[in-house]
Amino acid sequence: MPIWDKVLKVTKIFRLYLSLLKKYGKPEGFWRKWCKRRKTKKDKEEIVLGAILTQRTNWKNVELALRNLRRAKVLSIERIYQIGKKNRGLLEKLIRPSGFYKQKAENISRLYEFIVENYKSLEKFLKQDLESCRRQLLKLPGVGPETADSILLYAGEFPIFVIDEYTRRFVKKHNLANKLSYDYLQQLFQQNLPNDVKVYQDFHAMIVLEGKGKGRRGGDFSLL
DNA sequence: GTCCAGGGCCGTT
DNA sequence: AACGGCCATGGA
Repeated sequence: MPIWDKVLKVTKIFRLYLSLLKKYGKPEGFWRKWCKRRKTKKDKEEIVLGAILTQRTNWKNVELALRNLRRAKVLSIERIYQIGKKNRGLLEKLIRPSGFYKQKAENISRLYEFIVENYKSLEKFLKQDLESCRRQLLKLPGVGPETADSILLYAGEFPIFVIDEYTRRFVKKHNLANKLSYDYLQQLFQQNLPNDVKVYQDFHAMIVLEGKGKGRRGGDFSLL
């Protein structure tokens, strides 16, 4: 492609980011909002759980599931690991509101089993480099690119851009690309933004805010 | 009652 | 490679 096409695309995506930043100031993603409501600090283990629980599900339902887990005091990685092994039924019951609860209970158990048995703690697992973490996560059942990248960006604080349904709508709305495949869009965003965790986190959060319809009319994104 | 929500997997073409 | 069915709940 001619060099100016790329330059224009750079300015377009980056400009969209800047205009969203202007509109929202300090964006509040899922987790910041959740933590504020729960008055807790950002909890990496909860982020990992949320990444799986929110698959094809309303965030409200995920909150119900997380509340159940919290009430039952099974948020810690050790407890979930144990319960996944010894009392899968309880785990299923607690996360039931999030939907697809049998699959999700299985997938959460397998993920935690992997972490605990190979790395002992989430922190230690996330100490490795980005590519290595991502490759390992993608091997786990029920962890596709979006779930893996959510974990890596929000819990691991690695600079990797998350592509989800909201991002795709955003891309279509602003005619940023014709292809909508995961890898292509991820490259597109990453190549046109500074390689920065905060930028990726905030941009993604603001794309979701736009898509949720704050200030949206008739299914449009309203920018500027 | 119907529709939808921040995926991923597995089968079929 | 692309597409369809499937998993399941709670809220509008």
